Amino acid sequence: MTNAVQSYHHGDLRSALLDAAAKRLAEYGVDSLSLRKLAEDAGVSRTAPYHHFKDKSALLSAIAAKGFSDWHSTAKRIFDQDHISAEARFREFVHEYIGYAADNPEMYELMFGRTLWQNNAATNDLKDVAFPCFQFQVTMTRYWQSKGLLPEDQDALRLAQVTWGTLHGIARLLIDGIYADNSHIDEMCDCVADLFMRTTKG
Amino acid sequence: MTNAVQSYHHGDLRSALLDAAAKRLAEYGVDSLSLRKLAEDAGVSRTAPYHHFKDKSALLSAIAAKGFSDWHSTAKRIFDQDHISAEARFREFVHEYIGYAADNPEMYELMFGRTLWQNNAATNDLKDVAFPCFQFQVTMTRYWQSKGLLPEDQDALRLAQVTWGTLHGIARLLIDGIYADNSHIDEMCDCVADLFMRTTKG
DNA sequence: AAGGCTATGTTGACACTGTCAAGATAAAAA
DNA sequence: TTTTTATCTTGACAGTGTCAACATAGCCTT
Repeated sequence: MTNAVQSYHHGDLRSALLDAAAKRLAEYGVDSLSLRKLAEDAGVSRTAPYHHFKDKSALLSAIAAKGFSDWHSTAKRIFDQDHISAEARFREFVHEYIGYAADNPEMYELMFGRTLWQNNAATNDLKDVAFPCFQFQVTMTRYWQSKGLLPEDQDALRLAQVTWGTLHGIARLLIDGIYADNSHIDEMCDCVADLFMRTTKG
Repeated sequence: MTNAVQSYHHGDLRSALLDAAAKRLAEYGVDSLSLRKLAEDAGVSRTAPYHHFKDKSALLSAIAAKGFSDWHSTAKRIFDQDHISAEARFREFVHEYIGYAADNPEMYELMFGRTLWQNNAATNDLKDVAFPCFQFQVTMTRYWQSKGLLPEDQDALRLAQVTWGTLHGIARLLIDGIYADNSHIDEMCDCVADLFMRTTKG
């Protein structure tokens, strides 16, 4: 399975730790993610990770950063499709957002949860990846406003906060298993899209 | 400050623990809430709390339960005002919900966060208080639909999930300090109310 | 090639956590 | 008064993040 020859230096410990972390994250969740277990996964001593990450938050930030960059790509891919209508893309975006959260609950929790964002635990590296992702939400909102899908008389920033807040809230209700369950995701997404977009119709 | 005479039996340790917990919760947050510190606050040994709460989750559940019952009262008070219009009450509800979250971020986090709800950590006692609170959201949604404030062609349950999800999401973005900050709360609330209620106008 | 610098890995230790087991005390019940 | 029960105690264990001090090996310069 692992290298038969165990050399003193691991070679690529940083990547190995991130891989192990991603696996444990998806399987057991953020809360039961310990540096010591990750070190053991990588076949290395408890404090070895500290030569690659300042502390636990730095490691978590690194994982979250990958999540953000992945999601940003997805969002751009959806948004940049020019062969389907703006409305169809809005719908798709809603479904993809909630779908991503539902399919990767622990990653979503890490990316948007309090663990990293509450006490400035987020690395600058993470912020550099996350903020453009947040900004993109505003960009899209402006576009949807210009297409008449969202009301134009509302401040774009405020509206972006509200639309994103909506998706975020539903995602969290699903993930945390409060009140809503995963069996009606598509219908909930359609309901959201209807509600927002019907605003400017009729 | 505390009793001059320290008797072997505390007398009302359960209440003392809950009080201490509420204080620490508001001041330092859920994450830095340890049973041992609470025991010390109450002037009692580390394991004394276990005679009043099965485990840490049970204690947290008890605090959250009080939060739910408080919030349920507030919600009912707002909803039951018959001297102002349904629309005004809807607006007030939005402001109060976000306001409650912003004013009691750590309590909100405990009530609606993953700590209790994720791995069935919530006590049955808590569920008994929380579920009616969730249900009330549906009741209100139905009422607002009947008043034409929210679209009637949407399934009430789904719509309740969406409206609540929206408030929940905005609350969380504010609390976690992601993207939105507390300086424009009222404007955001008005934006939400406008967006939802304009749906059925025009 | 030899020596030294630096990146990377190691063990030991500390303070902190939740929780169990076993014993001590006092109040309530018999 | 005796016995039971509720409550509180100390001791212990496994687990956590993190620091300090030390070990190894690869690279860089001479």
